[in-house]
Amino acid sequence: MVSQDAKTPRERYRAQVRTEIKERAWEQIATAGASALSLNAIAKRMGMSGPALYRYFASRDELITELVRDAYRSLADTVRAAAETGADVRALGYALRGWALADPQRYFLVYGTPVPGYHAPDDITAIASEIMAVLLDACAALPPDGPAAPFETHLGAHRDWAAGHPAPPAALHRALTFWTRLHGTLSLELAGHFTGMGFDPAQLFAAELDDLTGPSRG
Amino acid sequence: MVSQDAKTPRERYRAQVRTEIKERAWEQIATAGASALSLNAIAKRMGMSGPALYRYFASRDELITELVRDAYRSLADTVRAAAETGADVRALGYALRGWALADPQRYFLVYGTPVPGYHAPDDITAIASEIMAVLLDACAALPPDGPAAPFETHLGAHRDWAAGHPAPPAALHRALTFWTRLHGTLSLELAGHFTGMGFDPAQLFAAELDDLTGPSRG
DNA sequence: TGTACATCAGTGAACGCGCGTTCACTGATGTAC
DNA sequence: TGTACATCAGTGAACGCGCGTTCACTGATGTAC
Repeated sequence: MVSQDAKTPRERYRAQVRTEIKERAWEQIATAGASALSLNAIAKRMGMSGPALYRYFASRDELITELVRDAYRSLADTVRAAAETGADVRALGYALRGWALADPQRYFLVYGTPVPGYHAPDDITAIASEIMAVLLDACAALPPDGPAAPFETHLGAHRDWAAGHPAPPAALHRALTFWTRLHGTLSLELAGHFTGMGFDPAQLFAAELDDLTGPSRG
Repeated sequence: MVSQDAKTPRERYRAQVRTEIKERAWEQIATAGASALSLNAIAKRMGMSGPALYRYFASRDELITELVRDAYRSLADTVRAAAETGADVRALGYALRGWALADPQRYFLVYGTPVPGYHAPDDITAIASEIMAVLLDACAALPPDGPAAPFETHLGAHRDWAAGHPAPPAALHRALTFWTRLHGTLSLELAGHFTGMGFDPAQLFAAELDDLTGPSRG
């Protein structure tokens, strides 16, 4: 099998080193947060001198952007994989939770405190849309619910984010609340705001998912 | 009127300078995020030399902790004031939203990405409990809702955070979901994740509040 | 298979920077008699 | 009201540090004939 983008040994080596740089970067972020990420520290950990990294990333900002991109990509893949095996909204929820718990700092790089002035490049926002599309598909497949909330009228008229998607306003609403509610419990849990409160965050998450998908409603 | 803690001119001056330091600190946080906060930069903006600030704060960390404390205090006061004038959960929701929108970075200092390894001092977590207590009061006053979710059984047995509060499990549940859902929409909105989507975040927030307090439920 | 050349990964020195923090000191403000 | 002293706010120099980034260079790897 001849691949079109067959890699020369040098290309393979480059890809490998780039990967290792990112791995060390994630370790550093997990330890001290994204704002403490330092190229020199990464290089030191890899046994290289600082300037060497400039062969692989043009600047610290480019590295961080790449990490953000990878994080989005990873979430999109996770969510898509879950949708393909079950197509159930519930499964999407647990996939999201699993992804978040696996690496809280990666989660925060996507959904945490924004850096004032930073704007993600277009290809990253495209991945975000991709995630919403998967969510919309799953919500459109859900059986209809109670009476339409007034907010759904508004959504029907302001659906830029679902342009081209056939889902009805009720599904848009569901997708949005799915997103915001799960994010609400997850981010508070990951930030440690539940510690010491006594209850099990997993059960709160499950309760939100239940409320979102059925039992107490349908 | 003779106050017990009458301030000498020097004490008043000190308090004044401390306040200005914090004001400049907030400006800086709003501009570049909390991780970029620098004592030297604050001093420069005040027309002082860097070391002068050490008369007022023992270290950069102490200043940040104080800002976090003030943020919590401010939220607790806001929420309490709302509870005292209306005692309505809905009013609490809007008070929270108003507080968050007034200064997003202050909101993120409380609810945003945690710094790995940082632990808030006890008096700050005490303020957090105070906020939850106000919320619990308001939720306990709400009329009973649909059938008890299974999660409420769990909550009835794990209510450390509501120790000493007479609210029934259903009220605990409501307080928790109030907190997580509003935080979900708010933090996504403030982080800019809704920009370009087309709909009005205020209406989504209102819809969540509606769902939480009645119309489509009661 | 061997030689000549081009590519490119990585080094080490250097740049300027701003940071938190310490220290010995000056000068103004307040206190006691 | 005036003098002697203590308190304390703020300064300027200095410390060591680690950062991002540039540059000229070395040496290894790959390519062409």
